[in-house]
Parts: sequence; C-alpha cells; structure tokens
Amino acid sequence: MLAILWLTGRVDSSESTTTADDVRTRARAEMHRAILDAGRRRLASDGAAGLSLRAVARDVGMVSSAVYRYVPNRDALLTALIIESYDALGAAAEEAERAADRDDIPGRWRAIGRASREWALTHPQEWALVYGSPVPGYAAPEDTIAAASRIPVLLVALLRDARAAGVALPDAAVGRGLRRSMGPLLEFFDGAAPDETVLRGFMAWTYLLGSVSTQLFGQRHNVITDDGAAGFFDAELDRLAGFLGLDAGER
Amino acid sequence: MLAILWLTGRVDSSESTTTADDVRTRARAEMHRAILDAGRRRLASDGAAGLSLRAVARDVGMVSSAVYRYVPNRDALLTALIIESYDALGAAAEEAERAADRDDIPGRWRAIGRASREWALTHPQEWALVYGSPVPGYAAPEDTIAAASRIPVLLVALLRDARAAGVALPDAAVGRGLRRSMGPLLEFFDGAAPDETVLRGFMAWTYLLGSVSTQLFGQRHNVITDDGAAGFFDAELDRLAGFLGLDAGER
DNA sequence: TGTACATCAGTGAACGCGCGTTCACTGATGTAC
DNA sequence: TGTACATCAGTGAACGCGCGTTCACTGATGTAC
Repeated sequence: MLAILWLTGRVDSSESTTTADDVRTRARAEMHRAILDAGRRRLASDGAAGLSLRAVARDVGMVSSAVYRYVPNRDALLTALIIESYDALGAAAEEAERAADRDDIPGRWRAIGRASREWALTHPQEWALVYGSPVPGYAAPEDTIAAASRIPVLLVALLRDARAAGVALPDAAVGRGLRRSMGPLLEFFDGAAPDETVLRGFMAWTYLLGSVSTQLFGQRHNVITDDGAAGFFDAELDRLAGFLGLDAGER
Repeated sequence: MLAILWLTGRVDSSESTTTADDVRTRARAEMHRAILDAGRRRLASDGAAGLSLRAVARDVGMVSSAVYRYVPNRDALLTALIIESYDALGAAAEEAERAADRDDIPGRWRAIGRASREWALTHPQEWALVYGSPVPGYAAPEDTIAAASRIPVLLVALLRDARAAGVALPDAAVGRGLRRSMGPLLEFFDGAAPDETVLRGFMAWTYLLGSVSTQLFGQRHNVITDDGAAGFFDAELDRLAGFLGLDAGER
C-alpha cells in the first residue's frame, strides 16, 4: 500500500497536513485503480468472458478474497470496465473533434470517425465489450447510458452546427409511423435537425459501429487489404458525409 | 441408437436390402446430427463462450467421453456450428430473394435484408457466433469462407442484374489507391458493377451487419421503439436502396 | 508516556462447482471359419 | 449350426485445471484514556 503511494510519488506532506485518514483513503483509491487497471489488461488479453476476479487478484499481487474489499463481485467489475471503456472512447472522439476547425463540418465528422476507429484498433477487447456480443449472464445496468452517449451527443451537435451554418441537410418529410418509431431518437436530437437528417444521422452512427466492428472482428479479411484499410475507411466516411448532405465532393 | 432410427422412421427394409453396415453408418450420422443439434441449443442458451462438450454430452444422454467418438474436440464442434449458422442464414436469405419478382430489384434487396434480420432475431446466438465478437482462443479455419459468402454472392448477382436491366448505378471514378485497397473485393465482383457501385454495395452489406447487430445486441434500446423496429429497419433498407441507386422513391 | 481497544487491509483454507481430455474397460453386434 | 474373434459405441474413473464466493483469522496502524 504505502509502497505504491511512494512509487507514484503523490504524497506531499508539505502543503497541508496529511492525516492518517487521508493516507488510508488515498491508498484505497490507488488500490481500487490498480484493480481496475489489472481488469482492463485481463480484458485485453482474455476477453470479457474470460475476465476473472482471481486472475485480477493474482495480477495485483493479492489473494483472491482480498479484492472483495474493493469490488463487491465480478459483475460490478465488469460494469466499471464498461463505463470506463465508453468514457475512454468518448473522450478520444471528443478530443479529435475539438481539434478540427469548427467551420469544417465534414472534417469534424471525419475526425469523429477516425478517432473511433483508431481507439477501437488500439483497444479491441474494450470495443468488443461495449459494442460486441453481450456477455452471457450479464445484464448491463442503466448507469452506462451517460458514458455511452458521448459520441452520439457529438453527432447531434455537429448536425445542429451544420444546419446553423446553412448546410442543406436532407429534409424530406418522414411518415407518421416512422416518426413514431424514432420517438426517443427525435427527443434526443431535440429539434437539432430535420427528421430525415435525424434518421440519416442515426444511420451514420450505426454504420460507424458496423464498419469498425467488421474490421475488428475479422470480417474484412480477404475483402479489403490490410494496407488499404485506413484509406478505405476514409472513403466510407466520405460516402457517409455525402449521405448526410455534409458535402457534395467525393474523391 | 436403433431407437432413434426407429422414431425418425427412416428405416425401410422393403426396397433395397439393408446391411448391417448401412445401419451403423446411419446410426453414426444420426448421432452426429443429434450432437450438433444439442450444440446449437446450448449455444442458443449459453452463448459461444459457454458451449461445453460436457453439457452437450449430458443433453444427448451420453457420458462426456463418448462424444469424442463423433467430434475430435470442442473447437471442431464450434467450427461445425459456425458453418451451419452461415449456411442457415444464407439459405434463408436465398429463399426470400428467390421468392421476389426477378424484375423488382429494390424488392429483391429488401427481401435479402428482411430475411437476414428475421433470421438473426430468431437465432440471436448463432448470429453473434458468426458476426459478433470473436470467441477468445478460437481461430476460425478457412473452410467457413464458402458458407460465409452466400449473401455476398446474392448481392453481387443483384447488382449485376440491376445493371443488365439498365438501372443507373453509381459509377463515379474511384481513385487508384482506393481501388487497390478494394482489390479482393473487386475480384469477387468480377466486373459485375462499376467500382463506385462495388464500394457502395460492400457498404450496404456492412450496414446490414451493423444494423442487425445493434438491434440484436441491445444498442437501440431507448432509441428506436421496440414496436417500430421492423418498420424502422424497412426505412433503413429504403435509404440504402437509394444510396445504391436502385430506386429514387423514398417513403 | 503507556496501555487497552478499534479499525480494517490482506491471508489462507475451504465449499462446491464446471471444464477438456485421456484411458482402460464392457458388452452388444456382426463376421469368418 | 456353432464357436472364436473383431469391431466399436458407450462407460466410468481419473488428471489437473480454474472459477466465484465465504469465513474465521492475523497483524499493522491509529485512537482514547
């Protein structure tokens, strides 16, 4: 415990007085982090179904029963990892989008797409954890929703800005029945874009998930060359930008 | 063994003489089938990661070691189930497509899409097995390719027919680098359609996988209403038909 | 300053479970002479 | 027709493994008097 505090060098007894409580609380937090990190590494090597508390305990150098001081059970660990994964992916996309020129709407879209793909390629098991087949016997609780919505929120803002900038977004009328099935989606957009654009925006998001997953799960083996995968993905983003009416130019 | 032959009523000693060899061979085949069926049922209830030879043995009323008479090991069973799943899905799509009017190109596309979705909804774990996250520690062998290509083959034929019928497919020029990354894909199409259409056709297929998987894996929860899911999917197929240039009309 | 007590992170053994795979075997059936 | 032999589906025990979770415990640290 203390060794960890020592090594990470976060202890400063200079400024404010460090009470024993502080030390314990921080040690607890560090240990908790260490357990989550070990869990993430296990996930990366063995996949979600293979994630075991005993393995995590081994990795942090504890006896298996000791991790129960920090995590109530295996499912709770899984939930924490799911939320962290959504958050890490969301943060990566947000950062990339923020770096793009505000006025370059297609560029912002490309930034989101590329960042998502790149994050997925560097964190394949975490992507699989949140967007792959559900872990059997595990039911995701509601508290993942906020973290899961970060990229969708980004897309809504993007389309709102596009409209504000005068981009001619798709605005064909949408049938009543279709509108009804899109109820929660339309609420999420809160009037940011015309119905047809909302529909297509959601389709673009669906496409993003599908494309990245097929790349990651090996379905493009012997279809798209490995060397050309990134370039092909850019072409896909281009076509989707066209589908969304964000630009007319295609390479 | 004999009981099974008896119940399924496949024994006819009338026409040709039934030798002992015949009986044994058939009994073997029936038992093999029973094991695969039990495997499929286990898969449906516990998922791919939970598929165990011991459970399968229990289900067919055997001791665990006995299934090794029929299947060399767990991975081989998994491979057999993967191929069967691809084949079942492919057959469902083919049948639906065959039932559509030959001249109704968008109708044939819709038939393929709907059949895929419906098969997935009735066989969620089999869909997850082939299009979900890879099973950790399992590497799919090459012999799944033929079965996996059945729907793509259908799509190629569809686009070839569309062109033959004079449909104005997307035919913008495609850059050299992009063409190179699509190498194996272009070979698969073998000139059936213009490059840009090949690209979009592959995107439509990617979209299909993405849409069905998100529906199945619960990502549309609280986004599209459950009641409206089928209708929304039809709208997606519509937009994709437009994206492919198969028709101009949208609801 | 010195001692009794409380806190709590981590230990170690245990429970009961399931898994894949191997191996020597039994016993029913069919075959050859 | 009768007997020795071969085949092979299925048995049962075993090996060695890993899992989630519980529970009584140790021992270091800090606190109250």
